[in-house]
Amino acid sequence: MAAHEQTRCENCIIRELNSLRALKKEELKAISDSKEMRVIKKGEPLFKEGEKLGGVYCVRNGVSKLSKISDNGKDQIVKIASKGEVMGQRSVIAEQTTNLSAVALNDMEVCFIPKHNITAGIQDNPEFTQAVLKYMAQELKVADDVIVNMSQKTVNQRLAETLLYIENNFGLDAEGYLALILSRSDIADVVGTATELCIRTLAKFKKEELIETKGKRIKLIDKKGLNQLKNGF
Amino acid sequence: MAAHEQTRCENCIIRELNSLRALKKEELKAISDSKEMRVIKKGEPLFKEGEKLGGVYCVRNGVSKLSKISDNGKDQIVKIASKGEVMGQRSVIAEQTTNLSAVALNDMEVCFIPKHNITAGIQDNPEFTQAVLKYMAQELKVADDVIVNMSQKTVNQRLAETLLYIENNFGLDAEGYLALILSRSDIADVVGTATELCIRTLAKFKKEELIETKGKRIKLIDKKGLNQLKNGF
DNA sequence: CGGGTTATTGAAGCCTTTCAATGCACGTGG
DNA sequence: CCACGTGCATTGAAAGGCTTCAATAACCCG
Repeated sequence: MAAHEQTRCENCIIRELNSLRALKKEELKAISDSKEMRVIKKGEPLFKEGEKLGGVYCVRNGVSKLSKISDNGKDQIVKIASKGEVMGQRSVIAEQTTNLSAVALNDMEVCFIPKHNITAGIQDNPEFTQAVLKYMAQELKVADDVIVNMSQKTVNQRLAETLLYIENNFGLDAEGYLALILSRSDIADVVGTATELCIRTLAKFKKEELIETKGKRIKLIDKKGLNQLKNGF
Repeated sequence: MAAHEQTRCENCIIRELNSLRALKKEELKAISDSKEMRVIKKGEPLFKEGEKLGGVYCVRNGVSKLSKISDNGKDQIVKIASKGEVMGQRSVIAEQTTNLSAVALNDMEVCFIPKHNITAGIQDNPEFTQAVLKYMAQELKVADDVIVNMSQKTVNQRLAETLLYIENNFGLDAEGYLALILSRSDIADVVGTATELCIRTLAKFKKEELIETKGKRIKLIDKKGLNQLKNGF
């Protein structure tokens, strides 16, 4: 069980990134004993909108989109979750079905933590609860910002913002391209527009020398310019 | 102090509507002693985006809009808060400045509860914390829904949705008109569009006999039709 | 190499914003 | 009581933004 030993929660660095860091040693042990590591291939779902989750997913590696289908039938990406994020927390806490679907954007490694571990933590460990509370408060603020951006900004502005967001949160590869590679259609689903317009706008950015592209990969050239665009000119 | 006696939190029915109902008698007494009742006139702000709040506001009467100015300078209403809602909770919990502004949409009565009462409750009373947690989880879900709606739905759909929302949450007056009366420009700020388009769309709804109007007041005639509109036809 | 998916481009038309002008209602002071 | 001003409601028209359909090109996988 050497391989499994390496993944004991007590030794896991990932948890430092999220509210699980507020847990005590014995709580972590309990989680370690009941958790389950899963490998999800690119494109596969972790869960779907409307499912009842038996626990939460802690991302060890890879990136997942969290999206929701609108009444009009189009997918809207609400959030992108990566290393260290806990997915499904909201549903477990509210004791509701998920309101979002999670699909892997590249190959992922996640730990599934049964919900009783989480609810037990919330009942017995005030520090953990406090950490979760603060995390949710932050999420709520971010969500408000997204609402305002989606309502008031143009596709131009939102695309510029999305590109900068990706660079800030996922960094660059060796050649200076955005490390997180999304399909044009996924970018469009983040921006909340038709794929064609997304492509056209990227082409425009390229012509204005704000970005460069190489296949699906994108490199930000003029970050100042993108920032100006993001706010209104 | 007879008048003040009536407003002791222990006897307040309003608190049954929110997470404060999970508080114990002595906690409520402590709050009663330090809380402060405020009257806010229509159009006056309770607080502004970026302020540091010394506590939360519990709405006893009246309605407030919670909005945020986008980088483009336009106001977007993110939420409408009424009787029983606690405003400013998020900022107090996250120990951050507010991300939203609150302005009274009609005359209001609110109780200001200093934040130490809230943080004390969170530290000492797990049931209260749990209640707050669930409340925030619910808010987060609603916010996700709003994101998807704002991103994917047309003004038509969003306006229909907003009208139905107002009827469901604020009810009707004696004549069957929406009990919550908003200016056209406030409606536009909820829907996230220009006032003119909001007005024009209302006019269209009227022509299609989905609604009737009388001055600023609006009556929903064909709720089924509005519902169909809200989802895509 | 073939088939299927993804990217790109054009063009038409609808949706939304914006500017400009007018009407309406309410409250104030003369 | 009336004239007036202010702010909100309403309407028209033009310009720009966005979606959609359709067709073509590039790419990736086996």
